[in-house]
Amino acid sequence: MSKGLPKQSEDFPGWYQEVVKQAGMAEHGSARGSQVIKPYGYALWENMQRALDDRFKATGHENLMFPLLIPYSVLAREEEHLEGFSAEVWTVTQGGGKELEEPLAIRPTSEATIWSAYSNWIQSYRDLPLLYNQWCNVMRYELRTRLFLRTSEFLWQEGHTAHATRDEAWEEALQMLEIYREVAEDILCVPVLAGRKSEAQRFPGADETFPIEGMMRDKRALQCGTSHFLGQNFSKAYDVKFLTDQGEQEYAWGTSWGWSTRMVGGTVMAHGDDKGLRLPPAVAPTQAVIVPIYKTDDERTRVLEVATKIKDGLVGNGVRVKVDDRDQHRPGFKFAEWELKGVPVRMELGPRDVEADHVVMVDRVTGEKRTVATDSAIADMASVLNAVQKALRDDATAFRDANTHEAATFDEVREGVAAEGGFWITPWCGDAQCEEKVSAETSASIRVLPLEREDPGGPCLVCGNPGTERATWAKAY
RNA sequence: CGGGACGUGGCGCAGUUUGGUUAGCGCACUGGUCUGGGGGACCAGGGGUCGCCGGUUCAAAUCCGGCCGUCCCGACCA
Repeated sequence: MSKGLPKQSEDFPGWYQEVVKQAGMAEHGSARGSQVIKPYGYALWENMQRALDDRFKATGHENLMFPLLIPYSVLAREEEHLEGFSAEVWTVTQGGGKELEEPLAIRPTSEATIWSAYSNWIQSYRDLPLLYNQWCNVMRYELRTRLFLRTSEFLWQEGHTAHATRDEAWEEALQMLEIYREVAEDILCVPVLAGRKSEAQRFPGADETFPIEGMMRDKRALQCGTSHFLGQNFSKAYDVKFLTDQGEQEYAWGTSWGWSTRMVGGTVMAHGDDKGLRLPPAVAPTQAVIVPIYKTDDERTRVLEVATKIKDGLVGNGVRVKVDDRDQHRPGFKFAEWELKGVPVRMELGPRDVEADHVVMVDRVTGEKRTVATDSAIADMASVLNAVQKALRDDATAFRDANTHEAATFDEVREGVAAEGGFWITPWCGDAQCEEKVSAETSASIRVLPLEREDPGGPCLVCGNPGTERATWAKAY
């Protein structure tokens, strides 16, 4: 653990890299672009994973596992899909030291293998819907990598569903988008815009892509999760037909949806400050830490005894809590370290506190320090954690709102994006050429369009033709 | 993949321009004493062959070539 972080305002990328490293979340693997997720980062991932998985199960989905390797010819069957991914695909050409007859692609995503299996699994409308999900690793060849945000290999969840009707598939895609929104906002405290992608930004092979987009503390956007309505594109490419109750052959309707370890980085960047991480209590690996303070051995014994009692009480209430009884560090050092690691609540317990039967409680989000009776420190911890959760969400929401602007003209967006960053909402005609022009000149892209088209209230910012969309532009990760 | 910077104990760096004895420093680490309510002090220790490969030379961390990797900006992307 080294001392000090670059200031966010002076060097945000440097701050991010350092905080991820110093907090013990991840580091680079020995192959280019790979990453080692360390226990503290992995614990955060497990907690968000659980929040998602519980919701998937509650909505009737089952987990399964498909192979990492996909025969190249299988991947190539959906043209648009292959075209979209070809630059990112890793291919295995040898096995056992010999050239393979057919190269194997390492999955960049699994639509291809899964739909080729679905063609065997689906015969009748009675076989539908298929509501499956897998937690797995995928690989994409990447030229520029950053821990969590973009690495060659990453962990994610990919849901793949097949339905008998268009409407049902459409509803499924939106339902999963809503689950992502809920986990992002309620669990991770990251306010997001949920909506549609423009055609240019759509997933290769999808008819419609629905993202949730959050704002990071450098005012850039991060796509936090995506749900796709696949129409019949994959069922046609992989020949997934079923017999309807009318006795007719029809192609199945599909969705797919994913959320990745990228969101660990998103949580870091959406909430962190110059002291380090600020983790949402709902997913923080450690929700509360007790720092004992003592001079003599006798004091140490007495303080640790009470600290352990408080810990046991909290554990009994389901709180993830630690007593930091390391003797090689002094309290001040521990305070700074737990702040760096973003633990939501810290309790300081010294001889004077033990004497008075109270603890000093410090909130990582507001920095507020107060003295609390030992009993209520245990009994009220759940509501304290809820309050921290809310404070973090309110803070992130206020930040996002303060950096979201309406604009009418190209000039406003160009200057706004360059000078201030953040989200810029404008009327847009829906034409890809106008979109491309803005992106080329500002390096901002359309992050999201409203789910239901809204009156943009003016002409397109580029061509001046009637606006048909309210587009939100931003620089993105 | 294009432009820029860089690679020296676990981490951060100096030394490289003007090759030359046992490669230094801070932090971290180990043992000890004093300490302990916001990143402690002192004493004594252990650890590197200078990203990798090759070349030039009496001699290479230092010069030359190739490769690998990292960071920043850009294009592409979860």
